[in-house]
Amino acid sequence: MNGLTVTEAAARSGWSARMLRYLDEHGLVVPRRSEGGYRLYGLAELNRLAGLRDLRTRFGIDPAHLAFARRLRREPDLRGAVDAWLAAADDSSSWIEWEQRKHERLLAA
Amino acid sequence: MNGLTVTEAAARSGWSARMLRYLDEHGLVVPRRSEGGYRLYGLAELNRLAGLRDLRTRFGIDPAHLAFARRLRREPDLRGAVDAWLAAADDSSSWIEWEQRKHERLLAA
DNA sequence: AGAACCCTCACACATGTCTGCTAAGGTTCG
DNA sequence: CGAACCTTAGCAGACATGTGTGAGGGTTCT
Repeated sequence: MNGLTVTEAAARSGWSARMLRYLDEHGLVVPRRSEGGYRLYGLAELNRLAGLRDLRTRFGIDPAHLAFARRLRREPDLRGAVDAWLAAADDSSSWIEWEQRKHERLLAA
Repeated sequence: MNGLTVTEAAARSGWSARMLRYLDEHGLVVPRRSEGGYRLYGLAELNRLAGLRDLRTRFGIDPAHLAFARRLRREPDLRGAVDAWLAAADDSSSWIEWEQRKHERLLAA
């Protein structure tokens, strides 16, 4: 079959076989398949799994976060909207903000 | 007091007063306070709330996602690590990947 | 002062994510 | 063929997030 089966990959990566299937389902680490449908993990996949572990232990990132980060990469509209929102949030002293403050006085219920 | 109270802001923004408090707690939309501690929403906050609604209806983004996107902006280490991981994932045809494939043959259980 | 509103705290429940385990059945390889 | 492993599907439980509701008590404005 040429490649590690799910349990072997689990042993080497430190994840459970269950999680490997979960990560596959969610498109985070997708191994190729044998004729009969067995998952076959190669070096690339093992590296990705190790990377995932690292992200989790160092930053507390779970799969769901990664999936979202991937959306940010792949959907420019999303990325733009999110970035704009956050930028407006952070620069509480931007000129736009300042302009707005001017109007707040006119808003007194 | 000069500004909208939580219920007024809720009415104009389409969120519930409960959610406005929740968003405040989580630092997503933080209004200033009156002497007595009342939340006071101005134009800037109303805009942020509208933006949030928009993000949700258009992209299905909840507050938790925004909080994570904010982390990505503010923590360069995290951003770098995540980006690297995703990049390795997407370019399944990069030369690094290609190099790795060479070794996979040597890995046959 | 008093009506109407706000505050925080807390309980509660729905939904989603992660993870393990089991069941029924197919694959691999000696 | 048969042992050992794999597949998908589903239940289950732990934890986080989102949202409503109520209690007890303070604030605002007339």
